[in-house]
Amino acid sequence: MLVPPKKNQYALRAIFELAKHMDQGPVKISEIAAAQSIPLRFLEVILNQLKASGIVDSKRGFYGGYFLVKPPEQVSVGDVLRFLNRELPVTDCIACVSKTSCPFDGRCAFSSMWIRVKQAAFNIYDETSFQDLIDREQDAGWPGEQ
Amino acid sequence: MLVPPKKNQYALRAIFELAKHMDQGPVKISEIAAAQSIPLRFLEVILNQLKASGIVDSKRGFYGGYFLVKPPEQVSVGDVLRFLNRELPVTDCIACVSKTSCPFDGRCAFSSMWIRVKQAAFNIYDETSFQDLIDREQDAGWPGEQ
DNA sequence: AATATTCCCGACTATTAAAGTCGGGAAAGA
DNA sequence: TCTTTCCCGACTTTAATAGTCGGGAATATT
Repeated sequence: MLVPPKKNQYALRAIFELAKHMDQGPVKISEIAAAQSIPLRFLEVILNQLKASGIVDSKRGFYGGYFLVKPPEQVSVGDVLRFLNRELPVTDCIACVSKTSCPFDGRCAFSSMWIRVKQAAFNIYDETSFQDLIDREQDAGWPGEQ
Repeated sequence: MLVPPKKNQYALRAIFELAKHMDQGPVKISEIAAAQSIPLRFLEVILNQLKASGIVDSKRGFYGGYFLVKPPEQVSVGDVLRFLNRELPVTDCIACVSKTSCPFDGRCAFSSMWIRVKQAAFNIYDETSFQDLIDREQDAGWPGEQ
């Protein structure tokens, strides 16, 4: 209930994988998919969308693939999640899940709580860079198939 | 993406409504549904489930309805959300959305971040009692159809 | 030029969880 | 005994997400 849907997870894991290969030339979708257990054809769609965010870019052809535009310490989880879940029209109530508008015009007793939760979450997302994630993986000493 | 699904929202709003009528005898489902714009038949299901939590109880018959077991200051949003979204088997990765288990056995670089986000959210949920919500609504001076 | 390899694009299908409905039964009081 | 209410289980619908597919467009190799 609090966790991003799979597409978001895949996107983050894919970018994480790119971050690990920074400055080693483009990484093929197929490599990313294998390393991060992501369905290949689906990953194609996701990465392609992400290009519009300016976070990643790609190159076609033989030595083609995807790569990070900025260094991993300058890209945060928040950047990615914000892009993939960019705000719906402002008329919609944050507290209400669907795109239908709030029956109380967003003026229910809960709204301030939802806002605070959202902010708390994005505080964490924003202060987590992909370099941080790489560091954490190394600290923990998990294998991480190179 | 960060906000509880509709069922959770309905549950919270229903309990909020009960809190507003504390010590005024049972409140009928139909009244709650009307006051909070919740589909009646669906609300039946939800409230019925909530009885198992010990937060609400009900009485049948002519003067029947639902009521809060404990005073509104002793019931938090966290209590409700925790009950409705009670943990899946521990083997599952918190970071992974579906019930399928994590491809990394929960040992991915992201897991500590997800945990922190979840905790941050529940800190807020836990410290928000239904009495707080009632107070907030009054402070804001919104009509709130009695 | 021809070929292999890769990303690209749009449309399509499948799957699943959530949302919502329904009919009839059981308590409770009038 | 009658009405009102909650109760229960099964069912249907909907919508979002997840995932697939065929073929086209760069890019580099030979």
